[in-house]
Order: sequence, then structure tokens, then C-alpha cells
Amino acid sequence: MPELPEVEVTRLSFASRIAGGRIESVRLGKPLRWPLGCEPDHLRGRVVQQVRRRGKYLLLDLDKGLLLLHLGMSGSLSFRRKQPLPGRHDHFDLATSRGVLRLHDPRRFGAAVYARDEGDAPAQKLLAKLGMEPLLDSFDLARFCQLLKGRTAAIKQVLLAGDAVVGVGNIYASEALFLAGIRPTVPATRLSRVRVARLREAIRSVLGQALACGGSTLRDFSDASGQRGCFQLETKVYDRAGEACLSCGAAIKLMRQGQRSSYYCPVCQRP
DNA sequence: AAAAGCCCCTGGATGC
DNA sequence: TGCATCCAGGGGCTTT
Repeated sequence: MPELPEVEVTRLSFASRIAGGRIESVRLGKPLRWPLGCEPDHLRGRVVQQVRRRGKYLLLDLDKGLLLLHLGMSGSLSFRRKQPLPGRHDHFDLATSRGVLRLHDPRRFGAAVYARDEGDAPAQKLLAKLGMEPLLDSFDLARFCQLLKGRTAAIKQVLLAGDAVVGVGNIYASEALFLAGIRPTVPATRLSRVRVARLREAIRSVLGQALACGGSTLRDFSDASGQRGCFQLETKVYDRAGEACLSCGAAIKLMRQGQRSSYYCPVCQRP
């Protein structure tokens, strides 16, 4: 589910509220994608200093060590003053003096992982190969071109891989490629510098708009305050197979790429 | 080295 | 109502 906008909106919704909170207890439900990596009691007494984001990971910096959270496909966080009884899909609670951060994740593709520092093996394994942050000025065009060069895979697949640019998932990849006028199947290496520049702008634009909308809520996403997103109402091609393209009127097409759905306009998006 | 498949898991929608 | 099938926002791991 959550792509960069949803993760960032989530971060913004609880970062300042949890900062300074001292960890009182950790509750684990059913297993998530990876084990926590330490005894839950080991975290007691530590203080959450700040919450950062890297790609789709949330990094909770503690006064000693850090927690990496990932929302997977169906995860969402809530942050409340008190700790309600856990539901069947609530698999991680971080109870602090400021409130309780809870991961709700029916499919359990999400994770909460402890690392001693960012260079620690568990963190390194997850973070080392991540690409550029699309919303930072450091999202450099020349570097982007360089990372796409030599890659014969379809541009949509390369975007989803996250090693060139992070945070672009299935919704925003389709949307950005539509905005840039690029067919999802074009081999990444065949894109001209001009088209890569358009794609870079499109990614920033789409993610920025989605962020302003509070993300997309397809089914059940909400930020840590329970606020739902509305960008799903703004999509131009995603989940619109058969509908008329808003630019040219042609029927939006649906195809499968690597077991994921891709949506595109056969007229506006050139091969 | 890069690309393509395969899984992990639950639940909702659809069709018979 | 029940059951089978397919699909869903991700991404690490294994196999080509």
C-alpha cells in the first residue's frame, strides 16, 4: 500500500508527538516480515529522539540505536495517548511516555527492526541499495540518467525496483509515466535525456501532489492520526482501465508487468 | 551483473 | 450461503 507520500504523511502525523517519549514497553503480535532483532524488553527506557524517512522506511532514532519500520502492502500506524486492546491485526506496539505507536498490518509484509546504528547489519541490508530521494534537491538529473543507462528492463520495473529512485510504488509509477508521456514498457536505457528529465519532474510533481492530498487511500490507509488520503480521486490512469484518457479520450489500457498492474494511455504515452 | 519469477499473508470482490 | 479464484499499495531472495 504505502508509497512515499503515505509514509511521509504518516511520519508527519506522529513525529513531533512521539519525540522525547521514553519507551515503556514493546508488544509483539504475530510475526511480521522480519524479527525485531532484539528482546522487546531491551528497548525499555530508551528515548525516541526523532523520526526520519528513507524511501518507504521510517527510522525512529533512539538515544541508543534505532527502529526501522516498514508498512509493507497493508500496514498503517496509529499513535494514541492510551493503549487500546490490540485487534487481530495489530502486530507491534511501542508504548512510550508520550503515547502508543501501533502497527496495524493484516498481510504482515511490514516490519519493525531494531539496529544498533545505521551501519549495523540489519539496517544496512535494508537501506544500502536504496536510490535517490525524489523530493530532495539531490535528486540529480545526470545521476538519474546514469542509473538508468544500461538497463534493458522496462522503465516501470526500474522505478519499482527502487535502486535508482525510492518511494515510487505501483500507483505513482503509473501516474508519473503518464504525466511524462512515457509508455511503461520502454527499456530504461532507451530514454533520451530529455525524457528522463520529464520523468524526473513528473515523479516530483506527482509525489508532491499526493503528499498535499494526504496520500492515497485505496482501501484502508490512514496516517497515525486516522486521517485518510484523497489522491486516489486525482489519479489519471491508475485503476482507470477502459475509461477515457482525460487528455485525449483514448481508452486507458491495463497490462501486467512483473505480476503488477500497469495503466497507461496508448496515445499520450509514447513507446 | 541484471532480469525475471517466486514467495511471504490476509481479505475483499467476483463468479459459479 | 458456500466455495474457488483472482487481485491488492512491497520487496527480498532465488533462479536464469
